[in-house]
Amino acid sequence: MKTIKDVAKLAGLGIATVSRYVNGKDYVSADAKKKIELAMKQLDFQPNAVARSIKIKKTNTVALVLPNISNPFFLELAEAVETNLMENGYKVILCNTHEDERRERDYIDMILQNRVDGVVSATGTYNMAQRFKKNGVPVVWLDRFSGSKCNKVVSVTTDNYQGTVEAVEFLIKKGCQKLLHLGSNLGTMPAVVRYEAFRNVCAAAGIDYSFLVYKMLSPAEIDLIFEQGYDGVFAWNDSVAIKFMSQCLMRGLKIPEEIQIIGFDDIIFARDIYPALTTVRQPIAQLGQATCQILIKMMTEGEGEELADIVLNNQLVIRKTTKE
Amino acid sequence: MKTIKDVAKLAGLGIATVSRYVNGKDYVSADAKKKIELAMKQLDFQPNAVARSIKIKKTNTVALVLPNISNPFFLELAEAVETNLMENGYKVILCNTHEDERRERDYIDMILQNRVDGVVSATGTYNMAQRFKKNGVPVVWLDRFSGSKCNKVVSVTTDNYQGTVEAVEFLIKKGCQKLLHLGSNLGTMPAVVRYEAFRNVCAAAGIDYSFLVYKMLSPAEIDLIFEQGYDGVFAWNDSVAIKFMSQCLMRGLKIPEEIQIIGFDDIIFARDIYPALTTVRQPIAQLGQATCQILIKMMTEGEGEELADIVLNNQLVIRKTTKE
DNA sequence: TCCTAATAAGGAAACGTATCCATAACGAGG
DNA sequence: CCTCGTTATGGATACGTTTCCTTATTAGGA
Repeated sequence: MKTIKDVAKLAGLGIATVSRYVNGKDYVSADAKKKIELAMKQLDFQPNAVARSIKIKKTNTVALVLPNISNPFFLELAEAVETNLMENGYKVILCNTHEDERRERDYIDMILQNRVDGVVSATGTYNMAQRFKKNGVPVVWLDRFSGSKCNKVVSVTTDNYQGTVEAVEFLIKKGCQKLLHLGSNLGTMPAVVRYEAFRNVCAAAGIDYSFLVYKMLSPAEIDLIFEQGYDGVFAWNDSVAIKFMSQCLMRGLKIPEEIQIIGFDDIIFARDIYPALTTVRQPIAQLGQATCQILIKMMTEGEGEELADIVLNNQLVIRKTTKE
Repeated sequence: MKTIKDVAKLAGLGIATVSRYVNGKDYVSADAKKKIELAMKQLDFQPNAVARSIKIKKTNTVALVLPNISNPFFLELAEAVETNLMENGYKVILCNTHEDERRERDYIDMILQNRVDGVVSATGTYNMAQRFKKNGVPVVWLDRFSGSKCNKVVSVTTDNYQGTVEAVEFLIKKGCQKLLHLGSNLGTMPAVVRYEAFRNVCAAAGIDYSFLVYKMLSPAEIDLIFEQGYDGVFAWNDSVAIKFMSQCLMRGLKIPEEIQIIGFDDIIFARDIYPALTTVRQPIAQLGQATCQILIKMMTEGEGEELADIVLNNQLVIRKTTKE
């Protein structure tokens, strides 16, 4: 591929002049401009971003690390973040840890070695946080981390407590007497908070409730659920809600007449399935935007130690898996 | 961040020796090894991949360009490709064109400027193909492109014709008399091929058939569909199939008794909804693997002009939206 | 004992760029 | 006529590596 030297030679000018033109700084005469433009077009010259990075000590790259993108929620988040960053001149390198520790370690090394300007992470290991901090890499934690709880970091999350409260209270208001929370293994912050909120609301209302980790259930155990006579289910995300709906319908249960269901996230399919899923919508676009805004500020204005901890509100989207 | 110079100084050795140790080439004495290891640990030294790239003229980076990742199929594909490449020491930078031309052009420049080692693209503009070829960047076209049809490129696709034939013939075998193809706007290769196959099978069987672009339909037009008395629908992807199922169920139509539906892709939700969707499964994992295998070969062994055009078979997965 | 090959280590050049600095032309103001 | 600020340009250095080449030490075979 052509270099700035080739352009300079063809244009009959010095390297420095071409460099100045490309970067739009300092003085370049109209005459020189024309010559350079011509030469560049002729050679299809693309300035080497790698060489540039090493000189200016800035890569215009951010690493986006996600636990797993097969979760539609993270996918949409990834999309929002990528779009936002791209529009601000950053490229994003994708790190999908599969929630695997070895992979995560590999990614951390890779990220450090590539002198990324910043990272957006939705999977908050303590180890990771430390290594980035030690090396002065700005990072904003997305969704999974609460700054207040875990050292000093900047994070943007969603108000999981509030969202869950709204959902569970809605179920109760609609007449549910016996509630089930289909949760995750409580390994992450949002999972814990949602469970806590669920418990508190149920307890406050004097409602009978249980908790189960859906994905660890055998078919026999799933059968057992239906013998308990739950009339309301709060699922910790839409995927689980959809799977569970399927089980209900298979058994001829009527939704929402006999059992009401609320999910979390509001992924695309929530409104496309039948019956359309009532769910707690996380404001993904704003989540992505806020994240990028802060990160860009951190990357450009140096580390203004203004530890932010942005929390956005969730919104209950009422559809057809709950009663009118 | 620390440099190789710092390590050399602390270890009391020369830069060259440290470099050799880091790269595991040439002779380094056991004694020197120990000193270097110690120094590296002490400084938390991470070799600067950017500087390295500029010297060895290899970035170990590939660009993954996708039309839109909100489509679950592309997402799963992205995941497969990313995992595969990461395990081979490549990092992937994500390019989501949103099917937008301006964005695509921006990405092309960015990709060229960053001296990517290769690109995997699922959105095949002719312009893009040309620019990459002109600059000698190896690219494998994924799913959207057929090498044989469009210049000389290497591509890995799925046998859309065969998959569609199986699906439509199955519908006919199960008694459908009047078929509808819910297609896309025919802007891409697979869409065209699937429509063609659909038409051919229907015509050969003497079956009544129609074609509609689902996402352009108004509610009134959707109502109209249900007055036509279709008893079989072949959707061009699972998302559309799921949306349409929802419409059927809303109107009290029984699936599969009154109307049978087959989708395409076999995304995760296909088996999680009710009734579980009969669909044509694209072998995503193999698609990803084949793609990476070829690309890596092209990137390492130079451009062995062995234009490959790999076509993988699709498989009809029979579930509950078609009759027993 | 001498020569050669293997082992070990470092100096210096190069990768492609940005930028500091020096140089030069030139018009204006004194 | 001298000085100064503005405009314009290019040479040289530096960024952090890899690698070529040179030099030194050691071991082994003749």
